[in-house]
Amino acid sequence: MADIPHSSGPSTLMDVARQAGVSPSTVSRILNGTAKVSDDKRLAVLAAIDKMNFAPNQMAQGLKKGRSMTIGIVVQDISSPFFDETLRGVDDGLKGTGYASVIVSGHWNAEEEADRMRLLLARKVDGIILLSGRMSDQAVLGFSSQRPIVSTGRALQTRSALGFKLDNESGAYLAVHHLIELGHRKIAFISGPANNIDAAERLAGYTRALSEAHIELDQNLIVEGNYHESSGMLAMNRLFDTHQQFTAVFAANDLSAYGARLALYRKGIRVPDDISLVGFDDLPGSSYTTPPLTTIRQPLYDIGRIATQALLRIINGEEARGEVPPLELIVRETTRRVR
Amino acid sequence: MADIPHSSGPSTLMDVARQAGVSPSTVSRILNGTAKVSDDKRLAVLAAIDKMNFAPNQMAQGLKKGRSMTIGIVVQDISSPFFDETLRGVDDGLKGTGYASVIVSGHWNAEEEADRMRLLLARKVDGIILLSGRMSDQAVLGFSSQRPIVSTGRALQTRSALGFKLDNESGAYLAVHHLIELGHRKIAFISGPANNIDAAERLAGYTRALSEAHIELDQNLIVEGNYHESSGMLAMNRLFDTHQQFTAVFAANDLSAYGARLALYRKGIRVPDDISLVGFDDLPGSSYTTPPLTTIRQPLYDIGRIATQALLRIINGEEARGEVPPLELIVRETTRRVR
DNA sequence: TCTTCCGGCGAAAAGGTTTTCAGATAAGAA
DNA sequence: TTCTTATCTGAAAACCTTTTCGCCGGAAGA
Repeated sequence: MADIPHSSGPSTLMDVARQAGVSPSTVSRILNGTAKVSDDKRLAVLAAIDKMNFAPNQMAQGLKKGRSMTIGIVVQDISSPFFDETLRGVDDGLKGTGYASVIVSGHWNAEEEADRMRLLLARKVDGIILLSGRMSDQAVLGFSSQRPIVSTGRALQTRSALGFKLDNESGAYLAVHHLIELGHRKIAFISGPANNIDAAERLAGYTRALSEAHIELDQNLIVEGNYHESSGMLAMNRLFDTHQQFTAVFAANDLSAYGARLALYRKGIRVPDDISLVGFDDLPGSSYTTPPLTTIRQPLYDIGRIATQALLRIINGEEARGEVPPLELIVRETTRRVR
Repeated sequence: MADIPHSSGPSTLMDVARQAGVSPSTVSRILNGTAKVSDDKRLAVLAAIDKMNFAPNQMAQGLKKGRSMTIGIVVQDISSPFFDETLRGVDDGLKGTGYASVIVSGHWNAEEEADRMRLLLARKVDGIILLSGRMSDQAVLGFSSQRPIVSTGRALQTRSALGFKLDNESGAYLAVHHLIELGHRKIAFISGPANNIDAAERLAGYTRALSEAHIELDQNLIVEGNYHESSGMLAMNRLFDTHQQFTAVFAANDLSAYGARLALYRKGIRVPDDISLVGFDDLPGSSYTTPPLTTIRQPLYDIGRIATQALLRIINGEEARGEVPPLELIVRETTRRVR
């Protein structure tokens, strides 16, 4: 049998078959364990595969099997620690499954988001994980007729769509309740963007905690941010400029808490001695701020992992389910009893 | 012409052809602009595409064209701000090109890295961007015979492989020189992992700056870290435990500077009043630490964008080239003149 | 010894595109 | 009118697998 020069491009299954003196079918069977093959042929094929270091062409496999072994992830901002932590969970959830992921960003824009979804669908991803989408539930359901979708931040449950919803309201309640227990009664709130549903829920938690403690809601203590560091800083400065009195600040996410912290530092106000500060998210960096930030822990990593596992289950025709751990108050060093 | 029920699965180019009463070839030609087609057929086809909202199956296209319109990115840690910033650059570089990216993580492990590369290759990515790889240049060159590779952190230049190398040595020099100019002479160094080439180069920059200023190198002031926050904190504590005297600290990356900062805070040592601190990277968060961190700016975003553009150029058969902006000292508020 | 059955294996079709090749039609030249 | 030539279009092959179908030979049963 003549040696085939394996120098011209990557080798194909046909090449292997020829080299081993068997039919392509047999090679395929060995690769996939689809049927019994005699030992001598198996050995010959294995040797050929090794010699030519053949790896099956995934595009051809995908085309034939109707499975791309790829899932799509829609994030909103690829370089935000918020999404990264979740992506890490996804990555771990995918480990050992043979699946890879294509990550695209919707940039907090429903239009662009839908566009990216279509792009993923054209790529024949086997399923999609949508993180903090801005699309309507309707739209998601529409897409889910093509491929299964798992989304965070919505309550959904159909055969091919599943949503995980965190209880933002009680998370915020937890945060504010903690401050109240420490004796704070003048508590400022740096909110998220008004058009954001999570933000609205966190505001609701804030007001509930106050009203339960019979503290009157002071609209002047609420200032809108946009979840970024800079807006936390701006919000803080607005509070000072309008001469508000308060002993604690609750920021709707950790990033804006960071910004608020900096504004405080600039004014020479000590945290937590003069003012207490609570965030929301518990980003990886929040245990290393100065001082470490008291915050509400979102199980970001778990969300990623659980969403992935749920999606894989749906893809495999099993029932869509999955439960994420609840939000949790993490007390670090930015809060203390009011004096 | 009978209406084709477009309810059974996604529609194919064949379906469109049938619906429009033309051959598949014609549809393909219209889609790709490969040849002139009469206006009436074009209109009919366009209408059919619209009606069935057809999108070409990318796996079939890829199989046929030998181009997957996908590039692979190998990072080391998907949830590190260091890589995220670069990924954002990649994302922007890919924008509007029709390319998507599959991101995999090597977890700082040459073995796993090579494994991921093979995985990407089996997926027929059209090229690979390797960020901070641990693999030998040899190995990279080997892989580059299959697909073009652009890598950071190495000096490479072949027809199908390109490396970008930042001048870590002079970056570190800049940092230490800055401290020396401020009058510091006892400067501690929290290094990166010893087996890391970047880390070694930064150490070299540190020693050069000292020797130029005729400051004797004190091995006790150098303590090894691993680029993580925790190691910065540990390193700092080691320095205290062994009763070292110093007025400034240079951390080999921002993350370990954060850790060092926290250790300082715990000891009640003020930054920069008592001790100055310089980092390396300029992560997005570094302008919002307390106080904002003086650091060496790596053009992370630009690296991502430029690497992407270079890769695309190689893929298109053009010459491999690209230049990244130099490292730069960013003076913020963690350094001050020694008193 | 003759059926029956089964395990192992190859031939060929299929999956959805692109592309080559050649056919058909129309337009232009002689 | 007839022969070129240029244009547009369809048929079919190709990309690389997987999978169905059926063939062949040997083992088991009668």
